[in-house]
Amino acid sequence: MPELPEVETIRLGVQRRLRGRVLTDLLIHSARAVRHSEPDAFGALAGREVIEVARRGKFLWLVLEGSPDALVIHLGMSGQLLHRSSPPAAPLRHAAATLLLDDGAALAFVDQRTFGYIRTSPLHATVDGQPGGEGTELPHVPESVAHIARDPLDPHLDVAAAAERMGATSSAIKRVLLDQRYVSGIGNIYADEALWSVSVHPEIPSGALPEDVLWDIVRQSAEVMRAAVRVGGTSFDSLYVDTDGESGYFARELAAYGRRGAPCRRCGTLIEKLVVGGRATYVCPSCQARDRLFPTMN
DNA sequence: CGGGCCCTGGAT
DNA sequence: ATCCAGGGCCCG
Repeated sequence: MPELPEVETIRLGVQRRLRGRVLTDLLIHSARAVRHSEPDAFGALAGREVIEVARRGKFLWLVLEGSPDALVIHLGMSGQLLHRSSPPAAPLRHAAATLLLDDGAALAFVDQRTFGYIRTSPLHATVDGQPGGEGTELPHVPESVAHIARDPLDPHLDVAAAAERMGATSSAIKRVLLDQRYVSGIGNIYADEALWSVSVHPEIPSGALPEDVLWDIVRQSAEVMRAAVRVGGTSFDSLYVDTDGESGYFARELAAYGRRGAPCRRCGTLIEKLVVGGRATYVCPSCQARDRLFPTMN
């Protein structure tokens, strides 16, 4: 569920609450939530100070003092990280794990649909020598996140290289935007918003788009997601909330996603819904006409 | 490179 | 009862 703006909003909350605190214990409530880790993987983390709360795309990780392993958290479709000034007396519904802190507070990882997980992963050097992501100065990234590309809000994203790689595949541009190996952090909402923003039809083969358009798509993705971060992300329901349980306000600014039958904010044509790559997809059939760029295949 | 699957719960 | 949901990955 959460895409980059929602995960970044959560990261900021976790950073505010956890940075400089000692992780006194880590309680696992759901075996499925730790399915990517060895059973004893978490024991070595207790008693360590949280140095950094980092993010790349939709992946979060905690850097812990003296630990070669980061604590990686992916929220999947429905994960939440909820701060409590004291540990919940009764287990929260869908509780997957709880981090206990030396100030008596707790951070609960709750996940209804269970696609999210928490794991340990060794920190490795980044291939470009630059910081691993937002919220960290260290040129390290967890091994399990290393295959994820830098995201559009990352100053070290090589946009030219990303655009070039996007130009080398014939997959629909929307599928490419959802593929976290080209550029990360974009999910179903912000893919539609970015494509609406640059007036590109989601089913155009990525390689048929001029490289400057691919470049624009990446830059517009950054613009849309930056605007979403400013208002705390997109909440359609209570499934996305920040660490204080608060909703985000970007839903009211969406131009395409979820707006089937509503007038396009540019031209007034009614937004249509289609399916691309198995995902609900919203377009303005006028602004985003398939032949608008007179595409030629590479 | 497209399709299907992993889950639970709310809407229809 | 059936469909759908903001992610990611594995399979063929």
